[in-house]
Amino acid sequence: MPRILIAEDDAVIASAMATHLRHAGFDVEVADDGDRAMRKLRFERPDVAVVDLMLPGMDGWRITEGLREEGMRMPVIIVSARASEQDKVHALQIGADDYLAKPFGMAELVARVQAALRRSRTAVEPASHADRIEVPGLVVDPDLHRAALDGHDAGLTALEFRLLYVLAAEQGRALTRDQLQQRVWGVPYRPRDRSVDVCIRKLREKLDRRSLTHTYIQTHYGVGYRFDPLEKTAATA
Amino acid sequence: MPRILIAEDDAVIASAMATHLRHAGFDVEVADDGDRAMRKLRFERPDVAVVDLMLPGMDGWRITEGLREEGMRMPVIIVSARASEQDKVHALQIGADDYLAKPFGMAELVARVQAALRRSRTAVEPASHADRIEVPGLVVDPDLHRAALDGHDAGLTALEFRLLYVLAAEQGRALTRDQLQQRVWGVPYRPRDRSVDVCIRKLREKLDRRSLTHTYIQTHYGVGYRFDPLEKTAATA
DNA sequence: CCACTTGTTCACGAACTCGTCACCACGGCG
DNA sequence: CGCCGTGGTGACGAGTTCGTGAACAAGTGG
Repeated sequence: MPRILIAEDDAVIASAMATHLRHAGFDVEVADDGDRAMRKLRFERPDVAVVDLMLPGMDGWRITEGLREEGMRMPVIIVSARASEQDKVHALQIGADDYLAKPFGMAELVARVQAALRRSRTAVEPASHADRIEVPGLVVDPDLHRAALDGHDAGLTALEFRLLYVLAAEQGRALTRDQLQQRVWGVPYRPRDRSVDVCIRKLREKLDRRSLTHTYIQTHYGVGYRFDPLEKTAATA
Repeated sequence: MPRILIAEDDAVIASAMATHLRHAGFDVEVADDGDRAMRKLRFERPDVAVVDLMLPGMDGWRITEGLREEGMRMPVIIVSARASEQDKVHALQIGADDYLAKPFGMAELVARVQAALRRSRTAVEPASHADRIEVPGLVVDPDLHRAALDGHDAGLTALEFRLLYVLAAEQGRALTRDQLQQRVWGVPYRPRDRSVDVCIRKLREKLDRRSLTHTYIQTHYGVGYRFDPLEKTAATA
């Protein structure tokens, strides 16, 4: 069931959009200000974003730009009372995928959401998240929200699990602290913040230290962290 | 230069669209009836199709449906005098990517074409593995932030990696110290600064010295350095 | 109200990176 | 052959980044 985030502060319009989209078979969430919307976008990674331009907090322009700058590529559909060609052109140029001027029909909204989804669907198909991640000695199951080490629960907290999942989903690739903070905490990285490090340490205590055979989280000095299952050498204490 | 086919029978509108799209840097062709348009679409496979609904011969509906049935996935943007929600919804459902009701501004058309193109482009490249560099015995992967020598990690630092990547990206060409300092350190070269030399030396320790078969970094006396994989001769210690 | 869990912040030490310098080797040139 | 400028090498040290333990804050359930 594709997930959609609606960023819209007008409660009447928001609920109308939500209702129609749910009826069309989408899993819909609503955020009524820009900052909350941005947080949810970063954190939950919906399949489509429907964004009003005029929002309290971060406005629709900055949300769109921010998403693209942070490398998120989900379709963004702008809805707005502003109907000038200038606004449309600018929105499309900074990375929006579609622009609907109010008032618009709900059927059109649904059709445009479906069209946007169809496009991104054919795009991501090959690497569609196969959800469950299995490597020697470790199973990460986002469905059950559990990680099992050598067959039995590793006892991770919610935060630790998310961090592990984000890392494991990009197996082999080094992620910077900023990327991790964005995806796990949903907020930008502040210099000298050690939260990521501490959470990594907890993870290592529960995985690397407890596993007899493997070490999973590697440090890239000056870069960040990387998920990469390596066999422990005899030298390891 | 991306190619666009316009299917439009109104000569005035067609030439206006063509002019503006050409001005935006596209290679544009116009077909003034549906059958001709379909033939060109099949044969020339443009990157984007801009299609009027009302056309002599095959109409826009059937063109859109036909394209999708035949497995062609290029973006289709419908332009039409019909502005009813029903028409929009139907067009999007049968596979159109966007719908512009006449009259529309040329700037908006251009922006929507560009947006459609951007989408289909990012679709092909899942944003990774775009610029991996491979030469005999060495793989430089900017995505993973790692360089692998004969299959296993070379253990480069962040700076060393950047330097290697800049050099390797311009394979065979000699780069001056100034160019390297600019692109790796981001600051201009100061006379008698040996940073580049020292970093080069570290790279050679980790690549040339460790590889049994190749030497990668060559010196141009009085000029700078050059990335060029050469087989080691028997004479080399 | 307290015990307990979870997550953040802080401080300190260890590991590491990277620039500088001194010194040496080598190439180009008269 | 001898000079000078360029480039290679090893050592040192300042500054940064990381790992870790512990204190602190927030949330939960009894």
